[in-house]
Amino acid sequence: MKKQGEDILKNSALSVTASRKRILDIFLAADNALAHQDIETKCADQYDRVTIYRTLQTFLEKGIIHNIPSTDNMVRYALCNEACITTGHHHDNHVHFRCDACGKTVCLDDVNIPAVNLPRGYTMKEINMVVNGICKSCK
Amino acid sequence: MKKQGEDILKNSALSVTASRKRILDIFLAADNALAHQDIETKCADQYDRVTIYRTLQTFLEKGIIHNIPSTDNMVRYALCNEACITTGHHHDNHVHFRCDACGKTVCLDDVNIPAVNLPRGYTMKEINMVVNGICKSCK
DNA sequence: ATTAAGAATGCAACTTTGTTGCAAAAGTAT
DNA sequence: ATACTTTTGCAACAAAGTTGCATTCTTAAT
Repeated sequence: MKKQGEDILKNSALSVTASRKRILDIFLAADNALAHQDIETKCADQYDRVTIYRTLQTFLEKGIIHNIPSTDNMVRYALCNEACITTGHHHDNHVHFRCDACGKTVCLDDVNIPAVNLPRGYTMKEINMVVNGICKSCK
Repeated sequence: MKKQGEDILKNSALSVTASRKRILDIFLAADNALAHQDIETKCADQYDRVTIYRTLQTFLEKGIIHNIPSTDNMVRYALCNEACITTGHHHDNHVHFRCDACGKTVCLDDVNIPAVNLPRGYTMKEINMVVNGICKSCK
């Protein structure tokens, strides 16, 4: 349905603006995680670079998207699943996969991060797991 | 012993230069992972910014250090353990921990990354795990 | 439907971060 | 000590990210 992006914004108590809808649409249409740069490439002609920075920041804070760590100074973002968006809390305990061939980073929603035992005195708040390798499309 | 850094360079077939020794010393003295910026702060007056970039790159390639992904666009580096350095291959299957209080990122050398089952068609080459929370010093 | 208040955007200027080519300097092996 | 190779510093850039402020758009209340 066409209103999906708009609904997400309303659920997060954000005002509905053209740039936010557009950026959400880009995420909804993407099959992989996107870096700031990817989004800029798709809509820098329509919206200012600064707006994109601020929009991503806002989406992060509202829990609409989550970010995926990387070793290449290119933090990537992906839509959170329904639960995250509706509750406003992150439940991102899935594994992320980066393909060395096509370069795409995807959420493996069905693969949960296994439990880890931290040494005494450490408290866990968040956990991130990124696997590199070859994805099923490139294999 | 004072020659430790020099030995590491020789083992990796790198020429021994003042800047490399200095940067290695910084790592050897550090109890946590360092970002490029941290190193620059410690020795930008002595060595050029470009040299630091290139040195870190070289150390990475030679397996002297490994990098730790992050969501803040600040890739951090830490010394590899003996095994990595001597074999030249990475065996970084330990978990990394980032403390939300002191901001330090450390290697939990004794905590191995648990196995994960990837969906059919995916091949794993590398795996990274970063846990956020409160470290034992801040607790 | 209009309007007032608040929020988001675009622009400009700037800071920081990372890259490249090349000449000078330092390290290595003979 | 010398010739050869590697590394460094410099300069010039390119790219990425930030901030303040005036303008425009949204929203909610009349």
